[in-house]
Amino acid sequence: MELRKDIHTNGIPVLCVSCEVRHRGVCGALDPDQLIALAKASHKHTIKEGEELIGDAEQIDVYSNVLAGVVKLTKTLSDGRQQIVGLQFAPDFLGRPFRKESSINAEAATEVSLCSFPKATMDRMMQEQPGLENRLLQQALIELDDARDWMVTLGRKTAAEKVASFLLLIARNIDPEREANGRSIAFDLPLTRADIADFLGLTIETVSRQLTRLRADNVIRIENNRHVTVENIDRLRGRAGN
Amino acid sequence: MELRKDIHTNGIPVLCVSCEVRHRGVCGALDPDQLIALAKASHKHTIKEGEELIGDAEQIDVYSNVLAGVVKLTKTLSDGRQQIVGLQFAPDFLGRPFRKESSINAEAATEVSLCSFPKATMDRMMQEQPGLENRLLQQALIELDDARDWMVTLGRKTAAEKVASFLLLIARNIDPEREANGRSIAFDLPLTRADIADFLGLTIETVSRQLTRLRADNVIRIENNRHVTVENIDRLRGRAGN
DNA sequence: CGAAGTGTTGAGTCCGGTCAACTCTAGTGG
DNA sequence: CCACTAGAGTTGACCGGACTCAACACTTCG
Repeated sequence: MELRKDIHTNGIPVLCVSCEVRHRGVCGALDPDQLIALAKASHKHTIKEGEELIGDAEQIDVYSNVLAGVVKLTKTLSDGRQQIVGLQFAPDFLGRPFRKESSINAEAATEVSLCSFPKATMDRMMQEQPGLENRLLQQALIELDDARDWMVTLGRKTAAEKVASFLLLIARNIDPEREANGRSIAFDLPLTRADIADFLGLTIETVSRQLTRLRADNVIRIENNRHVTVENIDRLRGRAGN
Repeated sequence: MELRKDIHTNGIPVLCVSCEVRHRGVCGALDPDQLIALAKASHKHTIKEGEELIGDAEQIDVYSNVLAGVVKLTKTLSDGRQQIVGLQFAPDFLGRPFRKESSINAEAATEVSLCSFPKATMDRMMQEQPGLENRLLQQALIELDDARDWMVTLGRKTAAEKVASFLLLIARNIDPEREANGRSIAFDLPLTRADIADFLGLTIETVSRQLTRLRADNVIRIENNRHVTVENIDRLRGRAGN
């Protein structure tokens, strides 16, 4: 009786039962037994803004799920020039299967909440549960699509279009359900001006000027430097190029 | 006796037995039976330079392996600005699992030789052979790494560094085994100046000027516009940023 | 031969970078 | 409490690298 209850109503680990990303994240591909095994080796923790998660050329021994906050993935040239090559939001998976060490740097852009587990455990489960590999493939392909979209922004858009594209990207990820309607959207920028510049391949001065221009043209409002209200999404879309 | 021979010496389809990419490509994950089934539905064919393989927003009903030549993946903004977001060489896999339609355009940059097979057949095999999904995941992750590397080039490098990076990329892919030593390397550029510009986020004039400069500085030689000899790889590396 | 396509070169312009001054806020410590 | 500092962001003046526009060279093809 206890056994049955454990299995079919919920044999779901305490750690996971209240987890908001459980169904959408990679864990969604696991059956209850596997979830229990993984949860046993997992731990949730919080990282402060600016702290490094994975260093370039560092050994990777844990994978993580992003539960809340924003992680920035960066690459740096030898002379210090930096480029953000991706942003991870909940419920994204963080880690690089099939590789001992990372070629990128992962850093908390905001305060970040993570659920981490040993690489070895996950790698073992990948072999016995093809659904897991399937999820990872899906996420990798989405990240690839995103990266390629952003390559167009980096290579072919003007500074004004880049900043507009960035605001749209954030609006989309902060508030995924709301879409399309002309209503205004408000959010806090998860990145500093320096980060935005590194994401867009610009300088902080140029980012600042473009934001000022959008504000002057009544496309957005800005309070306290970080809080942005998009007055008219369609006007913003019109300035994003595409 | 015949059965045994079919299975373990070579039950390998005629189409595949001489295939140069069989082991390195996704087909390498298939067992003989599956290879036979896939080969039955496959056909090799050749595409002329400039021909389109997959259109943006078009239905994808075939996957392909690149056997020879170079395929360029492009994205275009509504006003015509274009960006090449990836180059595929042999034995890369061409196609986008889990999606009905493509968000990018694939076009033959040179004459391209392909081995194509129906999406449905491949998708079915993916479910019964996890190794196949594993291969696709590996390729997707490599493409993701490449895309992110290129984002740094697009966002943070100067025109001179971009052109040097491009030449190094081509040299690496044309002649994958040769590496590192200071010897000279010669190859034909698989792209026109216009393509190079679209890959680097520059104009054709800027690309031309930077190539002229590299030639004037004796880093490379150019014959017939397309044939490039890198006199000194290390000098070229020194100009690529990184 | 002319035409079309590809690539090079020059002259001038402009967008975004550089450098510098300034504002604003938050935090620290006497 | 205020003075001081440090960090983030804005704004202005100037500059330069890449773009634009244009002319020209070379090859291929009809």
